[in-house]
Amino acid sequence: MKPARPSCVDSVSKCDARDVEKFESVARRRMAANARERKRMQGLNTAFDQLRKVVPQWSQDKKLSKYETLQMALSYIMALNHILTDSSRQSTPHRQWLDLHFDSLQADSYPCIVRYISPIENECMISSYHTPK
DNA sequence: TAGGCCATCTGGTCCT
DNA sequence: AGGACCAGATGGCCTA
Repeated sequence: MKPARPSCVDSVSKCDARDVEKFESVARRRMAANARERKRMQGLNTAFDQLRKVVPQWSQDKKLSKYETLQMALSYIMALNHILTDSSRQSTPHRQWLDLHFDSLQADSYPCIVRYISPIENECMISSYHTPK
């Protein structure tokens, strides 16, 4: 919605210079606000893109929606937390295995998180994630 | 064509 | 007064 034009603008003779000035000021501020909002949303989208890079993807060719990205991030954080919590209680060989592989826990190296939880358990945690509506 | 997702505009509210 | 943030409205694009 554009700022309301003062009625006088269309009839030049009656137009008060202050009205025009005010109208132009409002229009300028609205445009500036729009530009700021675009920039803010672009920043938000950049943050979403960065987040997409560090959470597991369903597939390489289709990117997660914003909602899916947040859901995946939540699940992923909980899964990592589970790994850390569990590893502190695991037997020494498992802990050593985790320590050895922990550096591998980078964004592009886990199509399935659970592979790093245990090479013995073959179930994929991702499959138990909530499917977004 | 309907539904999902997204970008953009806009007005309201809060804060500095 | 002006900026940041938010939510609602709207229209475009894409896919099943």
